[in-house]
Order: sequence, then C-alpha cells, then structure tokens
Amino acid sequence: MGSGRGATGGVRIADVAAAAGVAPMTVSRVINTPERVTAETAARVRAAIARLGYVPNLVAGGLSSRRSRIIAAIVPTIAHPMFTALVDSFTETLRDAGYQVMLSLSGYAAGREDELVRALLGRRPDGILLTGAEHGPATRQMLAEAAIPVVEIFDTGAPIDMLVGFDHAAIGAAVATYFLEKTHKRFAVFAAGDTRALARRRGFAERVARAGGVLIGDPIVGAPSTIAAGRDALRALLPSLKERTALFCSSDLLAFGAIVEAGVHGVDVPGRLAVCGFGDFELGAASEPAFTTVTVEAGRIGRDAAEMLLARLRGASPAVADVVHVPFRIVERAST
Amino acid sequence: MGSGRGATGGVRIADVAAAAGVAPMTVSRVINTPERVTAETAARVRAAIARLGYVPNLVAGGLSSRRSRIIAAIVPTIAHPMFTALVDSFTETLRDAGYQVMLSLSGYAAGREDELVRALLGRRPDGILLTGAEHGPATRQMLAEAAIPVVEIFDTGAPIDMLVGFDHAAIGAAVATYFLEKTHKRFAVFAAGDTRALARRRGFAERVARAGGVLIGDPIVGAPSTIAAGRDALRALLPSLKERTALFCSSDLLAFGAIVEAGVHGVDVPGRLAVCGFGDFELGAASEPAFTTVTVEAGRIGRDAAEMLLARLRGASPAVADVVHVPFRIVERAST
DNA sequence: GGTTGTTGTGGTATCGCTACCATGCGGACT
DNA sequence: AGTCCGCATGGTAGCGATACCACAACAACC
Repeated sequence: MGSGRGATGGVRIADVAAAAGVAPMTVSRVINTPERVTAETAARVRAAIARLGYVPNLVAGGLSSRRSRIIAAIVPTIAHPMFTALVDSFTETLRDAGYQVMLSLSGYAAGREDELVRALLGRRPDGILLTGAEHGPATRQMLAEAAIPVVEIFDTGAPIDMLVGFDHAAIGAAVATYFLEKTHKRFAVFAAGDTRALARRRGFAERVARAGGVLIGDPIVGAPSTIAAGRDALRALLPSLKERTALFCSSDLLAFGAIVEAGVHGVDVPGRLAVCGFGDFELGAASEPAFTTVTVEAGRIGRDAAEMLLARLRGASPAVADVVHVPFRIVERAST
Repeated sequence: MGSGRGATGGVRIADVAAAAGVAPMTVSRVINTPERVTAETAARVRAAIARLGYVPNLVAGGLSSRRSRIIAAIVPTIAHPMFTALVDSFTETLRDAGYQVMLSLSGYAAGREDELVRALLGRRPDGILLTGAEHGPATRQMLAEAAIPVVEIFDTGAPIDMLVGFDHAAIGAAVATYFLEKTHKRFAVFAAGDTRALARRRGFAERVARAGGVLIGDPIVGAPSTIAAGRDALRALLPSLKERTALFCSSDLLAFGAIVEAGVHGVDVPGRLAVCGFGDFELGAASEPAFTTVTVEAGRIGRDAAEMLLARLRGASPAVADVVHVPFRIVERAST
C-alpha cells in the first residue's frame, strides 16, 4: 500500500503527520518555516520524514501557495561560452535562494519566443529571464498578464521591467576607436546574423565611417558563429588584404578562424592583419598567438539578473536600479 | 477583476468555459484530447481561449492528472560541447512530444547528486535522465520509490533502469591500439579527474602495458578540462619528449593545449609527438593542424535517451533494448 | 487575579485542473 | 418499432499541499 502510481513513494504529508503524531499543517511548517515550530516537534517530524522517505510534492504546494519557486529562463543557446557562464551563475544564485530554473533554448530563430513563453508561463514561474530586448506583442501581452517580474539581459533599450545588459553598438564603436588610435586606415568586420552581433557590427562601421576609414569587407555569417565561418570569411577577404587592415569579429570563434586562416596563407598577424574578437573565450587567451578581444563579465550578468529577481520576489518595488549596464573592456593581446 | 495576484491574467478554465458556453471539462478536452470534441465546439472554445488570453495552469493540471509533463535531467556541465549537443537534442526531442526538460548541473563534485535528485523529484517529473552510472544509495532509493523511468547516459555498466552510453575504457584501449598499429613504443596520457575521463585513461594505460609499451607520463588535471591545463601538462612532459611519443588526451581541449604548447617549444607534431583527443569538438577539425580525435555522436545519445523515456511513458514495458551502446570512431587527422 | 499578548498547534477551505462516471442523443442493428 | 451502441458533453470528487483563522497554553502585565 501507499506505492501510488507515479507518485514518489506515495508518501503524503498526512502520512508523515500521522507517523509523527502531529497535524499536516505542522509538517508543512517544519519544512517551510521551521522557526515557527518548537525544536522537539521539528526533530520528531524530521525523523518521520527521513523514516518514510517523504519528498514534498512541490506541484501541490505550488498550486496551493501560488508560488512555484520556479524561475523561467530563455536564452538563444548554451553552446556559447558567454551564455554558459551566464546560465551557470544565474542558476547557482537562484538555487541558493531556493528557486529552480527552468531553462529553454530559443535558437536564433525569431518566431519561437511566443511559443516558449506560453509553455513556460503555464508552469506559473515566479519570475522570468529573457535574452535580448526585442520581443513580439504576443510575448509582451502574456508577460503583462502574468504579472511576474521580468528581467531582460544582454542588450540595451527600454525594458519591459528590469534589464541587465550592455550596449552592443557602443562595443563596436569602442573597438573601432581602439583601432583608429593605432593609426589603422582600412577595416573589416565579420559578424554573425543575430540582432546583437549586428548591432556591434553597425557600431563599428559607423565609427569607422565617421573617422573617414575604409571598410573593405563586412560579411554576415550564420548564427551561431563557428571557427569554420571565420576561416571562410577570411579566405574571401584575402584578395583585399594587400595593405594593413584591422578586423573586428563579432565572436572569438570567428576571430580564431580568421587567425588560423591568415596563418595558413602567410598573412602576418598583427603586422598586416590586426584582429579583435568578442567574448573573451579561453581560446583567445590560451591559443598561440593569443588574441585581443572584448570582455564582458557574463557571470556577473547572471548573478545580477538573479538578484534583481530575488529582490522583487522578496517584495521590493520597481526602482531606478532596475536597469543595470555592465561594463566591457578591451583585453589587448598579441593579435593587435 | 480577474487580475489575480501572481496568476497569469487570473483567467481560469471556468472563465473560458463560460465564455464559450460549455463545461470546463470540454475546454480541458479541447486542449488535451481535441479528437474527442466536435470541430465546431473546439473552434468556439479556441476562440474564447484566444479572446481571453487563457494560459492553462499546468501546475494544477499536473496535480490533478499526476502527470507533470516534466522530464528532469542532471548533467555535470553544459560548458562541454558534448553535453551541449546532448542536452540540445534531448530537449528538442522531448519538446516535440509535449514535455519540458528541467535541467540541473551537478558540477564535477560528487555529493551534490542526492540533493539535486531530491529537489527535482519534488516537482514530480514523469521521467529522469542522469549522467554516469555511479549513484549513491540515497539517490537509488529515491528513484526506486519515485517509480518513474530513469535513463542513465554517457557510461556503461548495470543501469538502474535504462542506459544509453559507451564504454570509456574501451575507447582508451582503442586509441592505444591505433597508436600501436602505427608502431609507437612510448606513450603518455592526459586526463581530467572525473570518473569517465579516468576510465578512458585506464583503458589506454592497460592496453599499452599489455603490449609492452612505455608510459612516460599520465598526469591527472582538474575537471572540467581546459586548454591551459593541456599546455601546462605538456610543458611538464617536455623533458621526457626526446623520443617519438604518442599522447592521448581525455578531451579535445587538452589535446589542443598540448599541440599549441608543442608548437611553442618546437616539438614536431606528428613527427615527434602524435596527439589524439576526445570529443570531436569543432576546434579539432578547424584549427591548424587539425588533430585526430575520438568521435561519439552526442546528439544521438540525447535523442535515444529521450525516445526511450517517451516509449516508457507511452506504456512500453522494460525490455532488452533498454541498454544501448552508441558507437565511437577515431577520426584521423594531421596530428597522428 | 483577571486581562492581554505571545507562541505553538490544529481544522477547514481552497488552489485550478482532470479522472471518472453519468447522461442524452442519434443511428444501426434485429 | 424497439433495443443497443457509440459519441459528445456535463457533473462531481478529488489530486496534496498551504492560507487563514481558531484556539489552547502559558507569561507578563497592572
């Protein structure tokens, strides 16, 4: 008896209560608010829990309390070291506070978000994290009705609720400025086709144009970025590489590919071709030659986003601090 | 009115039913078993759902039906391309079948699994995926009581329930055999400190010993693997690299690091040092020189694991096919 | 000593949905 | 024509927990 189908052991809170000689409510308190129960009672209940192997049913608890202790998160991919680090720190921070993260991958296809948001909201998460600041009307509508805290990351702009991100166009411009200060006159940029990579490309191109520089190539490769795409793009650019050129890549993977291909064709880096990547992957620091890149603390984004959600869940009201821009920095290495 | 606290719009199934002029049960059927409702009724209900912006509460549905449509998954990390691919295909396959994956990262620390399993089982998942085949008694006990299908991946051995994996020691042995056929006499192996990497190392070392080869070094680096660790390990090995040596690395990251460091010190690859990695990351194929590695279809593991769970959830009984060994293959490139 | 306040525990209603059984209807059979 | 069957739909009773209020026991106060 008791081994109900599907249920974990079929042990319910009432069984624990009976075994410990208390009411179910008291068992619930031992689990959720132990400070409101005397030490002896708690000990007796805990013994019963251990003896019976009771695992509280959070589904029932969530329905009753209207708090699921789930945070939903949507990121485009986890194959990208930056998102990996971000998801890691986000999850970790929330776990320590007793929340579980329900992660969904949107890929780089646009239309999928509505569907994902709907599916996730069905679980009645207590909060949600979205990547990027561009969202369709259906998504915005659903989020408004859900009335839960929302944090957008990895971008800048007017947030639905809260935001932890950075300005991609500003990064492109900063890299261009860095190159200009090194007296570069000819430029190229390789970018993946996603919104934020394109913003970095735009910021770079605009700054170059304003300074009267020449942009000899600005191919868009598919998202997500790959090393092979960087190699291909550089091969296509070879004929134009007679003179000294500065190349900005929207990802360290593209930058690495470009450097490898340059090596194969005897193009001197950084003499003839200066290369700067983006993301600060280990690859950039540990390969030879190490290459210059833009670093953004992804782990911090995850942590900040989690903490902003937690503050709201603890009752904090919307505030100015709800928009955070994390800093970026150019890490100079042998490739520039 | 209606905008209940925390609830999505506060719209309940009864509201939709009233708006469509049917009973709540009929709305439920339109959502879950549309084939049992006439087309006209369904259309009317769907219109009401759209008009009210109704998002079904899966928490309540899960409690009532005792099916959460959640699959729990525990992997050590998502920073590793193999796990990334695996999680991707696993999630995708389950999503198409109407399930959501609840992902947890165990890191490479041992003790954490019990705690994670307990937290996940609280959500009453319909099935669970675990990485590795070694689990503590508490975990095994909880899983047994949960009475849900369990699939273990990435390892071999006697499974709790189902398994999709491969034999790590056999891979190490296969790489050793491959080197022996190329008349190598001196060997080295770099391995991360996790169970499965150590199994590959053991398989390699045993095969080498049986053939009378000399193992000149077998350092264990921390898990997860990094490029830097590969460089460091190779630097430590340099004094012993006067003669022709064959090196097996438990990860492509280590292999890449070793090759980079060999290049820096003028050690000819593959002339003096032959290198084989593991995992078939893009890095190995797209860097220069491209290097030999062992490939295992991670995506297939995820898909197979998902499909085995789905089969059980559709009512299939335990069967012989519940243990699947996926093949591996040595991909020969310029480094050997 | 009676009132008030505090603390620990218990009882009841309810969260939003689906399982289960009941019902009514029309068509196919004998 | 009467019976039976199948199908679409509806009513009721729970799923297992927690919110809310009630209450008993005891301490502290005037």
